[in-house]
Amino acid sequence: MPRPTLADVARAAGVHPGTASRALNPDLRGRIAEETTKRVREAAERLGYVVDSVGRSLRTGRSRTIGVLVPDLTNPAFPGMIRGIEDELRVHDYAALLANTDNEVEREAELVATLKARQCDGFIIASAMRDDPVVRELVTAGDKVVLINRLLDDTTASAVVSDDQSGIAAAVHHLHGLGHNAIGHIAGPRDLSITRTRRVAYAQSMKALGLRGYVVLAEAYTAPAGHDAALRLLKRSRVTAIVAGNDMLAVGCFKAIEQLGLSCPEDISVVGFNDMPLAAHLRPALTTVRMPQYDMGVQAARLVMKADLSPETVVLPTELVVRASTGHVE
Amino acid sequence: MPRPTLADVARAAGVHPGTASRALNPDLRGRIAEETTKRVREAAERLGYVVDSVGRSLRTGRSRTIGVLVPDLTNPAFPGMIRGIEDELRVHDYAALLANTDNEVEREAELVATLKARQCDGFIIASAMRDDPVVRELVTAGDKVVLINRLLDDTTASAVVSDDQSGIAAAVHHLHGLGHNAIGHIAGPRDLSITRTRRVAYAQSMKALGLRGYVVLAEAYTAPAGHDAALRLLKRSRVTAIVAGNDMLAVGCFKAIEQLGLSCPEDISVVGFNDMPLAAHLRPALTTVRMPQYDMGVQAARLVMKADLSPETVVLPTELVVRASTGHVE
DNA sequence: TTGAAAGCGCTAACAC
DNA sequence: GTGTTAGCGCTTTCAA
Repeated sequence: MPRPTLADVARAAGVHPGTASRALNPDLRGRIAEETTKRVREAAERLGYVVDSVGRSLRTGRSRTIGVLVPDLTNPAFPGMIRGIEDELRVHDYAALLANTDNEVEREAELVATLKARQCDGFIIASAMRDDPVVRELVTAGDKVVLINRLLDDTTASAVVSDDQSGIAAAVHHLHGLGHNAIGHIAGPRDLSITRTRRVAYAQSMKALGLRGYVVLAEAYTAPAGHDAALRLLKRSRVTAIVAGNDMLAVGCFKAIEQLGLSCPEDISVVGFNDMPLAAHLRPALTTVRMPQYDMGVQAARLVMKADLSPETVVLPTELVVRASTGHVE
Repeated sequence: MPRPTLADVARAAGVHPGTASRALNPDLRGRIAEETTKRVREAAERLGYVVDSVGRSLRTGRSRTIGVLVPDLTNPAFPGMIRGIEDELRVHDYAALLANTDNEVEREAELVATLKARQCDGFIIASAMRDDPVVRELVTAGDKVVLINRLLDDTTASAVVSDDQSGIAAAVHHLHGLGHNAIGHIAGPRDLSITRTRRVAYAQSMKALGLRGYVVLAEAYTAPAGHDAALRLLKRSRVTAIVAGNDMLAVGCFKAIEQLGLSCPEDISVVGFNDMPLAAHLRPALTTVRMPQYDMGVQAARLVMKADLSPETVVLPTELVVRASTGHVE
């Protein structure tokens, strides 16, 4: 036998389908006779009835589905956030449709189109650039959009970010406290908001300490790009410490340091950003700024489920996690 | 103005909605007048029409949506597979609904129920145990189920797995070729099929070489569990090499080796399994059996989209990737 | 408090 | 080759 429909339940309970629908709707508790509700509930239970959300969506125009766009799920920064998103959505009977953009705007646009076709009630986007045409279009079309780990230059969309400013400041002060004065920074690609936030925070922290900064740009937030950037930084300057734009860049630093016959933390200290799952298991264990990935996901989910559209930015605290990749300057 | 419907397009093109539907359906190419097709296509383009998949699903009874269940997205073994799944699904206009089970059967059952409510056309499950009641129920209910990186004891469901047998054999032979005779194995939890496959492969390979085996069980496929198991193994036996059940267990081995004042690979060689993203960046870089995660995802997606239900098992080749964590016995 | 009926957007069976 | 019609499962307005 196929899945029972509401009509089946209604028949079994001896009521009209409309009544059955109401009896199963918790919001209408009190407006339906106790006795009827009970009969319907029992019939539903007995038949193993589960509401067909396709029929419901067609009728209500809402799907309880959120489109989630990440650049690349393989990047260790994202799984934590997605878990947070998914767990929180599910509590409210929402589901997540996942898609990878590979940081390609065209692909992102295409994905958004197919997600819209699926009547997503909103979007959580972790792949937005500082000026993202796709996001802009969604916002002007009146769709619910929440950015995560990203901001737009004009803050027209809601967003959840970590307090990178404080995180970077903590990293710089930590290094300075260990006796480092020549501290470099490896920044990520320019078109991402986190790159700018972190670089500015680095520059300000250095300035506040009366120190000169050394900044090198990496082409992507990946280990190879970090490796390349670290080689440039170490050849060009005499830094004794590096604040990497994220953990993957820090991994690239480790490689560069080794390749130059130096060692970490004896010769060069390194601080990462994110506290990705394996950060504690690297050698040396990576000192890094922890971003509350799971909580960011939870908050993003809450924002996207909220009724009103007024843009709102949530900033969650970061925390410096000191491990073995930073040490006293020799 | 709200999103245009098919009726809007039909009106704009001066045809009946039914005709518009056919004109936009690529399968009916040739059965519709060239001229009509063109007019409808243009109107759709002009209005920015995108099919409403909710309406379509309700009518066709299929949603072009696949439920994807993983134990925990945070585990680095899964993102690669999920990318493969998602990419392949999207080529065929399917989408993936993602959910984490945390290896809890109850949660898994609950998730399956809500995914069924959303009319998923099929399920890809990476969290199944060797004897999984939830999977069994899906199969008997006639739902399309494909397991990935898992098998049932009775092979009543389709599955995509890697050739762990060959992979483990390659690992053992590699170690033996380096002069190791005392080779231990850290196996994962008993209720997963991969645990058994790998342990049996290990035992057979050792036996074929005339060597005695040393097996220790880890409570989970995690670094702490690997750490604990490695300590037990190293205290109980005089092994000079360890074949870990997966990369996370190998990471735990590293920690245990260090803790005992030994070093890898000088004192103890370690081989992992999976070749997770950061395996090459660990110190020492991890020698491991590469599992074709992305391809496994692709194959799983293809199987789940196939029309017929007859269970089918796809085995993809593994490859030993030799890095720095294995060396000649001293 | 419940029944009746309409209709969300789409496609497929049938008629011409 | 195209128009017509019905109906997928659900919720909600309107009546009673």
